[in-house]
Amino acid sequence: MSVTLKDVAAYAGSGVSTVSVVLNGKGVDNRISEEMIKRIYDAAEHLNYRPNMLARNLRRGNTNIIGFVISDVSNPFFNKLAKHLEAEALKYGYQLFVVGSDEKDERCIEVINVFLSLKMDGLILAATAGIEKKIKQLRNHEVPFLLVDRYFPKIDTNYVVLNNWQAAYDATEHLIKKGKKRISTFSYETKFFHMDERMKGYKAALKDNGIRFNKKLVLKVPFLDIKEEDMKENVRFLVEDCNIDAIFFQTNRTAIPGIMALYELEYKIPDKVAIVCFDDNNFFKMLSPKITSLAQPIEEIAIESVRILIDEIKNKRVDKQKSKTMFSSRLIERESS
Amino acid sequence: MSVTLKDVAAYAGSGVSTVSVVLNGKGVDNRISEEMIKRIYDAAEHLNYRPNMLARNLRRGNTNIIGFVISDVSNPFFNKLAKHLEAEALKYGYQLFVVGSDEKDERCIEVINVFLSLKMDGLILAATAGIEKKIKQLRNHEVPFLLVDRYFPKIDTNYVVLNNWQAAYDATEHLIKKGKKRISTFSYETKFFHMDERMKGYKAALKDNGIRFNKKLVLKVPFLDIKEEDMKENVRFLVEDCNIDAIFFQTNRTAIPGIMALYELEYKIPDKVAIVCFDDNNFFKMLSPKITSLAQPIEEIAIESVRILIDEIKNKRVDKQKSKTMFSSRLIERESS
DNA sequence: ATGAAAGCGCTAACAC
DNA sequence: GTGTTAGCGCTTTCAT
Repeated sequence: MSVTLKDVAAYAGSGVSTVSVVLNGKGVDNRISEEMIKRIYDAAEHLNYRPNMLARNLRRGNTNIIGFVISDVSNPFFNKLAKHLEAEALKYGYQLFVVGSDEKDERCIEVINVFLSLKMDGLILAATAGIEKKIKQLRNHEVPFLLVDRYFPKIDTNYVVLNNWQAAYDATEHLIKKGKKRISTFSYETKFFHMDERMKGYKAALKDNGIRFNKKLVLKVPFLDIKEEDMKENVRFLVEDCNIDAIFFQTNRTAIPGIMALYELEYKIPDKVAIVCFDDNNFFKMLSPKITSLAQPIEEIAIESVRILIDEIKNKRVDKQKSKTMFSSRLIERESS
Repeated sequence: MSVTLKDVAAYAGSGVSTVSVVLNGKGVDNRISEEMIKRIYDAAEHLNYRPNMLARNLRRGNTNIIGFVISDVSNPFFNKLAKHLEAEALKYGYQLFVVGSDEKDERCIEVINVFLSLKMDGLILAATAGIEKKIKQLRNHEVPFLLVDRYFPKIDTNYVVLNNWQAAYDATEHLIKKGKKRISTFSYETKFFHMDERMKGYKAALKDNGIRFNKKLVLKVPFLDIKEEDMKENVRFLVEDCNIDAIFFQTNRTAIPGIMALYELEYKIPDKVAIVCFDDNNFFKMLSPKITSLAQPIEEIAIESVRILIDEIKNKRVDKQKSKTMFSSRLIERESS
């Protein structure tokens, strides 16, 4: 096996504890002689010693690692979030370990358990829809954790999310102001609370502008497996049979096949059908026409998430008030609306 | 602190080792009485026992975790790769922990060290360009590891990469067959070996088709910070002053601002300037014209990477022959060429 | 100033 | 069949 403290001690001709103290930079504090300190550093370097973190963490009871359960690594929103979380965590001296749940409840729970068993100092969760029970249970554990993007309003936890209601309201009202009257919307078949909020924002904007909500214009597609064929048929149906003049895509993953369908069916954007999409994307400004979207302040979400989590890690208090933060999205008007 | 084996043993009225054996599913093998087994499971459940993996891994000397050092989580190629690696690792019963290096050498080395200290069973590295020394050193450690996408041909390691030479050759020849004669190419200012290969493939295709290589038509942009302004000026220069009729973008990250520049300068694609880009992208078929690209077999790369790594983890042999795999890309012809 | 020893939670060898 | 115990590599208290 690898080089241990004992090996270094033997080589330096000292006791293990002295080596431990010195290599942790507390040599001077503990009045270890300069000569001993040098001997130990030399020995460690010569033997290429690396501390075994399993042993250290076991002993110390902490790890300096934050676990991030990401719902889908290949989702642009979440991987941008991961990138910023990573950078932020690092600023506080924490490593961010990212593990994906592949949007599956069982897997999400398993990953949480793995992080728990590994005694991660804190957890950031981009949860799946059906793990309320696990989240509740997590509150009884001793781990600080925080929900990001997706949350469970009925459970008292830390969270950092978007004001989804307002975002959807803004998008819908924007379309109305552009003179659109028959505005359709695409969402998922899912139990996510934040998707309900988006739907409510859409309805509220219609109502406030004197447009009657029409259930037929709301389409929910499968959360995991969106088929291009179905999407095309959906769009065709909305335009031909329902006579819509705009679509508010509540997510990127519905928007992309949706726009593709509009292209193939050769409906003129925005004259025949105007479009607004949730979550901005690098490519939206490269499409023709350029796509209007709702951009989330991803970096701010990351900064705030890490700040709150680290705060809870440092000031361990069980009775601590949970932190609930909501950010606003920004509507980027382009040519599709 | 949390519930330990000792607590479970006390509650069940048994010894710790019996609990350990039973909870590891080896109760029947070790002829523990059915009654005892039940008592232990009940106790564990009642106390909500979770094994401490730090302790277990320390004792066992392995972790069942593979560490993946990803150069950039938000790079679509790499996060698709991460997703497939994750799925594959899981099939073998391994967790994949993803940590980003942000394309920085020091950070990449640090992450490797963290994984090493945590005694990860194996490492998959999407390395940064300047860590040859670390990779060499890694061979003296006892950890199985594998380089993916980026590799160091001079160092004898496992790797799974693309045949970059061939890919670039194909792309360039494709443009030539389309009647293009003054073909420019975009690459990075970087020491990556695989980028050299791409450049060589480009040159070889020119040569084989009787076109003289023109150094002026090769542009290298900064690896980390590609400015849209500069990109626009580069493209303008190539078209106006060098009279090019095609561009082979050697990476997505150069292609996207490059195409943007072509749009803004209103050069007709493919008539005035034809385009081929390395790495396919969901959006390429949505742009107008649709972009011709070189698609990498990401899933196969992931499958093979995990297979090779796990094989080395299972059959620990120091003298093992290193595995070197090269995949071919596929040219997807669309409208931009 | 430095070292010996206990113990973090677990597993596995060995008693009984 | 089941329990006792050594020890994985580290940190930390307590002697000296």
